[in-house]
This record gives sequence, C-alpha cells and structure tokens, in this order.
Amino acid sequence: MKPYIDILKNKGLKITPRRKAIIDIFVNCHKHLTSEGVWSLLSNEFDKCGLPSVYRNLETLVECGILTRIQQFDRKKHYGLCTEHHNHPHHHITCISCGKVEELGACEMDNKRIIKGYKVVNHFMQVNGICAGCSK
Amino acid sequence: MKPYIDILKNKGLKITPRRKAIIDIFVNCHKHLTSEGVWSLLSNEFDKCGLPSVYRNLETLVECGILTRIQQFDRKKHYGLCTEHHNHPHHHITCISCGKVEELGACEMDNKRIIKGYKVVNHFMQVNGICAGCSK
DNA sequence: ATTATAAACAGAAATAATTTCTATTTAAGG
DNA sequence: CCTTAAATAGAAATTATTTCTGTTTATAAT
Ligand SMILES: [Mn+2]
Ligand SMILES: [Mn+2]
Ligand SMILES: [Zn+2]
Ligand SMILES: [Zn+2]
Repeated sequence: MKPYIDILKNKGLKITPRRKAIIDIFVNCHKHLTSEGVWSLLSNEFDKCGLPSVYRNLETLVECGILTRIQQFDRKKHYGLCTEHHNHPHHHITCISCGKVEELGACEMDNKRIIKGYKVVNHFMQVNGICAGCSK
Repeated sequence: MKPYIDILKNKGLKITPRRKAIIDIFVNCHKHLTSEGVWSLLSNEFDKCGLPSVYRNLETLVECGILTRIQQFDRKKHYGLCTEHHNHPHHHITCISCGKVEELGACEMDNKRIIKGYKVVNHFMQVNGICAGCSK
C-alpha cells in the first residue's frame, strides 16, 4: 500500500479516497478486474462514485506503473496490480478461471532492437493459463 | 489467392464475391486494416455492402487462419493476412507507420506447458515497429 | 439447366464500453 | 484557515460491434 502511495506522491498526484480504495482492492485480490468490476466493488464503500472517475483513475494508475492493463477480445480493458519491476518492461500470466495475475521475467523480445528489418518500438505479450489453485 | 479459396472450400464455406474481394484486398496490400478500412475499400467495388457482412466475413477468415487479428488499445480490431504456417502458432510484427505485417517464427512460449504453476492455455504476442521502408 | 436449401447478405436498430462535457467538490501547499 | 488546480459526479455523446429481420445467392441435388 505505502509504496503505491509514494509513487503517486512522487508524480505530484493527489492521494484521494477513491485512489486509495482502488489500490486497496487490487492489493487485496491480486486479480484482473474490468473497469466495471472495480466500480462495482467501490460501490460498497462509497455512496457516490462515478464510472468516469473509475476509468480516469485506472488509466492514471496504469501510467504510474501501479496497474497493468490488458485488452482482451471481449472489448473490455482488464486491470491488475503490477507488483514489481515498476520501471522494467515485463509481462504477466493470468488465470482465466480466477483472474489471478503473476509476473513473468524478461522475455526474449526485450533485447531485440531490430527484427526482420523493423526497428522495434514496443511489444506486448499476454499469457493465459490455469493457476495451481484452480487446477485442483 | 487460390490457396485461400481452397481453405474456404475445405471448410465447406461459400466462395462469395465479398469474400474473394476481402481476401484480394489483403493479398494486395499486406497491411493491417480495421473493419471499417476494409469496408471502405470494398465500397469501391460494390454498390451495396453492409458493414455487418464485413465484420462477419473478417471473423470467418480469422477462424480459417487466413487472417490474423490484433486488438489494439484503440478499441478497434485490426486484421492482416496470415501468409504461412496456417496451422502453426506464430506471431506477427506490424509497422506502426504503414501497417505492414510480417511473420515471426516460433517464440519461447510455444513450448512451455507450465509456467509458475500455471497450466498455459494460450498466449498472445504483438510486436510493433517501423519497417525498413518507413525508416528511410 | 432447374430447383431446393442453407448460408450469406443489406439495412436498420440495439448494445455497451468508453469518452466528453460541465458544474461542483476536495486534497494539499502556503 | 485560505487558495487553487486537480479530481469528481452525473448526464450526455460517441462509436465499434452485434443483433435482428427479411431478402438474395452460392452450391449441391435433381
Ligand atoms: Mn508487473
Ligand atoms: Mn501469420
Ligand atoms: Zn486461478
Ligand atoms: Zn512501414
């Protein structure tokens, strides 16, 4: 919790109740959630909470490296806590059953500057699986 | 052109003027296009052409392995020709300037069955760059 | 060639995730 | 305690995609 607050502070962003609550949700569940999933959980805590605020805050937290974001083919963005390597590129593996997120180390693409004549700008990798808990 | 038609035939799908035209578009441009981009090009050829048909056909062609599809954070699906390895998992590198698509060989994930206790179900990789032509 | 039939189609309307806009509230520094 | 820019709520707009319905067409069987 604390280190995430510090990231916000260092970037000159306000520590608002909504931001703390959103970070708290992810710290406690370690899952990927959709914007609406987060919104739904926030409604337990706040009488009033606008969906646009949720969207705005989730994107802000992604920009800070606190959250990771994946775009599934279901047209929804999914957000999860990015627990380490805040400034290093890395990827995540997600459980398609329970939504749990874990970090993967550096991948072979991270070093490559040129591939097939293309100057590499960025790359994105998403691995989906079934976690040990859900396999049982 | 011919081999793509054969894929459709083998799957018992009809060879319609729209399908031929869509394949033709991709064969001639080797770029990623959005659904609306394809629709716009089809309008040059057909007086009447419904956007729902374009969506339906693009998805059909993806299922056949003729096209590859990526989901960008712009909320749009992008489609490109998948020229080889029709039955082998592989990835693509895309030029963010001109949209050109090229194939990448197998990646390190392809062999892995278990990662961090997760039974791997599938993975997705997208590499973006600037092609040789656009670098000049 | 003609016909039968399921697949493909057009067009309109609906859906739903996300964004934009505006007025109001609030966190944080002095 | 003030001040102020950032954050927020709520309504409305946007837009990629899907659904629905009635019509057309590719293809196989006659
Ligand atoms: Mn991470
Ligand atoms: Mn391919
Ligand atoms: Zn799981
Ligand atoms: Zn290019």
